[in-house]
Amino acid sequence: MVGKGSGSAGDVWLRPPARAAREAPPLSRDRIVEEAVALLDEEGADRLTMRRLAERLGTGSTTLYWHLKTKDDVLDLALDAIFAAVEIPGDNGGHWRAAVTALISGWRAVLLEHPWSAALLGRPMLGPNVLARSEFLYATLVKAGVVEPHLTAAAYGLSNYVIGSALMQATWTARGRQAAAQTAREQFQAKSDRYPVLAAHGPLVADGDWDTSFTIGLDWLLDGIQAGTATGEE
Amino acid sequence: MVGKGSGSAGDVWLRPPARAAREAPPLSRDRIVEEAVALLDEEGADRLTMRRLAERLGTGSTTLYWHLKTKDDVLDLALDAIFAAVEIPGDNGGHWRAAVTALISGWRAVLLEHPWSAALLGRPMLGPNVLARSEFLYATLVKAGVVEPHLTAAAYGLSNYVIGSALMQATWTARGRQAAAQTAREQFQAKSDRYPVLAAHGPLVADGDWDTSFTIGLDWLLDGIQAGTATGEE
DNA sequence: CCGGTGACTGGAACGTTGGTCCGGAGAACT
DNA sequence: AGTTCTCCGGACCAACGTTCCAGTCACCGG
Repeated sequence: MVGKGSGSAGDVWLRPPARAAREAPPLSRDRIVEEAVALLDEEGADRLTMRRLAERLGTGSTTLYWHLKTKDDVLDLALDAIFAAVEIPGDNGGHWRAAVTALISGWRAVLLEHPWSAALLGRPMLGPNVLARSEFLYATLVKAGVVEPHLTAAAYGLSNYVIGSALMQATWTARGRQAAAQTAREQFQAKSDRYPVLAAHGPLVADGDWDTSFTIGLDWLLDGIQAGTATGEE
Repeated sequence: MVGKGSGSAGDVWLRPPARAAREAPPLSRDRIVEEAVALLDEEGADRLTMRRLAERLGTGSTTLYWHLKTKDDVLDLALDAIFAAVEIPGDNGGHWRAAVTALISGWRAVLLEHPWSAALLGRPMLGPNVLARSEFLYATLVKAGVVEPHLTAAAYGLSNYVIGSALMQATWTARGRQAAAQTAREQFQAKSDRYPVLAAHGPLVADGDWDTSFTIGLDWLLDGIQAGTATGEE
């Protein structure tokens, strides 16, 4: 038995390699967040553990607390990080409607690419990426001639709609949930006496109908916004 | 020292009172869920613990597992339970728009009365209360003459909109968050060079403007739905 | 070349959580 | 009286987020 008394300054072979000799770049907030996003993408929200995250980074779990205060920090940072992928449209020749559609669609795409994000939407989103895109949305609407109280209603309405849509879709298409959705659909058929309309026009759309429904609803909102502008033109 | 050897059949005084002689009604799923809702209302989602819940019910924590399989069950049941308070409108003389507005507004009111519910919206809602109200929504839209693909788009659009709205509002008005919202607003002013439009037309509405914005957006959606019906009349 | 300082790291440990095991008490039905 | 079913809870477990503190490294002024 190797004596425990040999202490931490024991054999060279047992000590970790010198810092400079390590392969991975040094730890940093960005690297932690990047790995957290990867971990969330691969394994889902409930598998994100400080220990697991640290293990993937090749460090001890407690080390993370030098760079971050709590696990919530990781989640907040990861949530904002993914929105960097939402392209901010350029000036489409003043076609505000196209610009807004592009932004909202991109927003939705990101949320669906990272389904774990849906469960995190209940926390304040004040990261730089989110704010920059909110800024663009507001600016585009203002330039289109939308004024209060329609301005706030439009910005919030669009955000709320995309958030709700992504949340709902992520809920029903999450890994391992398809089976549940199938079961649910069968339940409707079985209890068709109690839920006749649901059984007939089954919700829980099966395939890519999500996209169609989303686009239709988005256009309704945009129509309403457009009708409220001074000119009403595109 | 009272001998540990006296065993569980020791002094009467140490034994719990006979089951029939107890004050509280016997445990049941319904009673557990009811208490869970109360606990969530009073202390929020993160304070809901199986142990705390059991304590409030005057039982041991492990007992709960006789009536429920997991903690998720409690959450699912609690979430569905609160929707019993959403009144299903009667037949408003065929005014489908008034009926839908009433249902969606009631839905929103319940979500805001129980702010913890917003964080739970990411789970499948298949409880009887939710299904009954979905059934009513679908039926009302069908009767109004809405047909596919507008039917699914309308039902989902309305649901997603109300869910997103409640989630967002609950996020920013949660207990102890007002201070954060105030700080955020000041941040916009401070960084007004980076977020000029946000600083000017500050989002994060302060007061009851939530209601106004919600109603405007809801009307936009309803206008769009109405325009798609065969008759277009109310 | 040295000694110290501040940036980082991680093993051990704490308190709490969701959940299981199992031994039992009470009532109900033979 | 005995058996069975329903219900209860103490002891226990693995895992979690987080803190403590003893370190190790890179660098910097003498």
